[in-house]
Amino acid sequence: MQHRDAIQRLRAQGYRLTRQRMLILDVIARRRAHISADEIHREVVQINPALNLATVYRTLTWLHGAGLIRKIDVSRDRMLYEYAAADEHHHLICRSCGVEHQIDNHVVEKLREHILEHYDFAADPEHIAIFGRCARCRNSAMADL
Amino acid sequence: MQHRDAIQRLRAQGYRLTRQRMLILDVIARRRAHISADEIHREVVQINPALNLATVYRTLTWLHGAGLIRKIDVSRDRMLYEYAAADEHHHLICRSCGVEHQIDNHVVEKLREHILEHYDFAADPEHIAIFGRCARCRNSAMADL
DNA sequence: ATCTATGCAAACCGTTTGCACGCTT
DNA sequence: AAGCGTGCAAACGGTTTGCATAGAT
Repeated sequence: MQHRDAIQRLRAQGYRLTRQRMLILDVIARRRAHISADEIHREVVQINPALNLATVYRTLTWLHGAGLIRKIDVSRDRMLYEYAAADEHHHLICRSCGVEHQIDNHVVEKLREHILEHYDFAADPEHIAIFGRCARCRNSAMADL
Repeated sequence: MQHRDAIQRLRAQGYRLTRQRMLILDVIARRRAHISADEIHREVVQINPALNLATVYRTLTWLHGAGLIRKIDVSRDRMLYEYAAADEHHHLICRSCGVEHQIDNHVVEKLREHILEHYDFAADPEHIAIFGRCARCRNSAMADL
């Protein structure tokens, strides 16, 4: 539970260590992939039924500010979050079957280098999601479109 | 006004040619860069004050389905649209000064090739927006963060 | 005791939808 | 005349916020 240490560190900075915050970070850290605020809430409520969705959002803002989690805008309809301890990576999401693959940073790093070199623009190294079609779906005759 | 021809073609397919639709497409086509639904509405209302925002949205859906405009999700808080006649390109958006540069497709094409080669995943060639910091802001001592 | 964090409910903002009417075909 | 498209207003879904209270320090 190394993330609890991180929270302890934050406490030293004047922030308060609450059950809600611990619980929420636990849920995020336990997850391997990313998770939405609503999913976090649904999980967390099983342990603390009173825990409010607004608290989830406020805690997410706080954790993100503290660098403990990453914010990912995979889709425009909901924000996703993931524990920051994992290696930096990006996502390939198949729009046919929804499967997600992780791609390591250096692939995207090449794009960033290219952009810096040719456009003198320093792209954020942020977590990005790329939509497309996985090999299985492309090979499958079933998959329409 | 070549886009009017396109609408005429659609009319042949049973769709109706209305003042609202012409007006909305005109506004989008006149714009060089992308434009939001709300901005379209604000412009269009100056000519037809009764034109409703809901109509703008419905027309945007229709135009996009017909391939006359592109939909761009630059940011999660609002969708952007742009006339489809322009060359396919992507955007670099400076998060300090907000300036936008266009980058041509082949830069992103490299990333797509890389992903296909290494991950056997066919990324959508969709319009993407990359956030970061432009040269001017990086060089400026003023710009914080 | 102090003051931050929480629960609750309402507000927000972009977008969508149901319905009756108007306008294109 | 037939029926798609529009205006209006209300609904929607994710996220944010104001306020009084609970709880960590």
